[in-house]
Amino acid sequence: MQAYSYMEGGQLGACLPGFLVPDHYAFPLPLPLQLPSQPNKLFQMPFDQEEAENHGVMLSSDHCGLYPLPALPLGCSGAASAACGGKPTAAFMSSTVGADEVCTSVTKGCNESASTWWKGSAATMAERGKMKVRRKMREPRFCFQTRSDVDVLDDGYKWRKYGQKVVKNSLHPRSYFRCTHSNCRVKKRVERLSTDCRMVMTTYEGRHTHSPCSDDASSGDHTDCFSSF
DNA sequence: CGCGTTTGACCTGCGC
DNA sequence: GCGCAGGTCAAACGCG
Repeated sequence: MQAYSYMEGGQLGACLPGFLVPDHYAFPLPLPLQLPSQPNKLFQMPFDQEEAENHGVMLSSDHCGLYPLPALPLGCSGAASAACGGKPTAAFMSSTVGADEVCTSVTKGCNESASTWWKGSAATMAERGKMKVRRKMREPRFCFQTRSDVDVLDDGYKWRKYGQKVVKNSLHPRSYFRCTHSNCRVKKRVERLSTDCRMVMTTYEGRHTHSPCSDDASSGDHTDCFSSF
């Protein structure tokens, strides 16, 4: 495990205390975020942990997105390795912990309902028969909590809602969004925590194949921040 | 009319 | 095998 954040030019770097991601995990950071408390201020890496807390943003290492997902495509490892300056990175899977074991412990720690988050994800009707195959080709995920009155944060991308579901043990429904950009299959889930209705947990799944600018010119110039995605 | 949201139905995997 | 729960689809609907 290693602390990562964005470096200039969209590179991942090991400079954010408390923001733990595995060495090989090239998560699709949707940042910069537009802070609900300061709509005109973009929240960009590298984060200042204290500032983040002041704005009610919590990057939670308790959440599965900040942990590696087992059996990620090998490309993820390579991408992250390159992002780290090409240095060799430690293999995430220890020899004593199997992929499934990691998955179970992580997802349960994140959210009980997340244990089957991948079911059917990104699968078309035709693809569903290949679910067991797809199961091992999980998209990288990244999730965080934000204290906000609004459910959907403006992250510079354009999203289309495709579903909403009431989840067990939660007072608030979970919303499902998909990136509207063609050939971009990034999805995100948004739900309020039942333990604290002011907290919104956003989970991104997959990697954008485009910059946010191409979707929404009004979001400002974020090209540099997303160049690696 | 086009695009986005809503919502009930459906599918799938997991646990018992 | 069955029921449950999460995730997705798609028709209906609303809005600009």
